[in-house]
Amino acid sequence: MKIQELADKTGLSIHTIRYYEKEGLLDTRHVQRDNNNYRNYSDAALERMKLIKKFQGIGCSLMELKDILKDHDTNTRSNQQVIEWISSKIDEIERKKEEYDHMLATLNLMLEYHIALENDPEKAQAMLKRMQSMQHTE
Amino acid sequence: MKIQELADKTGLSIHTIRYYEKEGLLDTRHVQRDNNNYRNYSDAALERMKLIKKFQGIGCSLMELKDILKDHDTNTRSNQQVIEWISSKIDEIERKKEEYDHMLATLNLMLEYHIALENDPEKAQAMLKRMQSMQHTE
DNA sequence: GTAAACTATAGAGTTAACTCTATAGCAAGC
DNA sequence: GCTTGCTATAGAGTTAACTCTATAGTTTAC
Repeated sequence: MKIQELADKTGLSIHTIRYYEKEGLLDTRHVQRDNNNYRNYSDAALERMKLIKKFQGIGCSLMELKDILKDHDTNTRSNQQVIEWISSKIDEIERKKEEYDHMLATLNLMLEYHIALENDPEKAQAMLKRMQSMQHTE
Repeated sequence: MKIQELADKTGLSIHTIRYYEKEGLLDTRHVQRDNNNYRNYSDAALERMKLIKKFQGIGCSLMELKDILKDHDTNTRSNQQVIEWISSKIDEIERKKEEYDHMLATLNLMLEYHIALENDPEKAQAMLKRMQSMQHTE
């Protein structure tokens, strides 16, 4: 498929797709050139783009992805090293999830407070006091 | 306290702290000037820095934080609007958490596969087949 | 056969969030 | 009082990840 089609299918811009190639995130299995020098993308390219988006969504940089994918493609690292990378990534995500849970708790408390402000001023007052006394203990 | 002390207590650089001020994330309750024009930070500044770091950790931009905090400070928005903002933020974080869960599942599968490669080649082979048949169904 | 639409490259521009540099005014220790 | 270290400002530089522009070749539709 040509670049515009891939762009449509991935939701990325053609600029971004060419940028990813320039950054070394694609290889010959993903892009070839036609006689007219137009890029011709395989289905593997589509899969790779999806994978990149997914990993990017959880905070991986393109640099990191490039390393991992190159690795995945050429098997330069030992299986042990791959296992270690995956494990540390899992830890990282789990830490991040805990952060999110903490923020969720905070936001839910904030929400409860603002709803109380509307319906139950006394409760709101009580919550405010409770929150202030927490300020310096966390 | 002076800027270096705040930097030490927050883990931010003095450059970053001044940058935050320039970007409008602090006001007179956080910073005042001494006679010699040195900045003098209150404990509120410390709290604010912590808050910024927390929200930034879950993907809020400084711009967004500026809006929220300005809001929080001056009460320009109605309580209803604040409730809506908090609710949408909660939704956002919950979506993000699901993404993380999905990635965790993927990574755990990858881990299991690589461990099987070491100890149980047959299992690894079976997993590979299973994963390949999943490729085009998701 | 020509205009519109798509593709190519090289390289400049953008944005967020820092990060650093140069220059200069205070401050604290000895 | 001098050196060392902290503070100030203005503005330049950096990094990642795009995003866009200029210029030019190719394809497609009419």
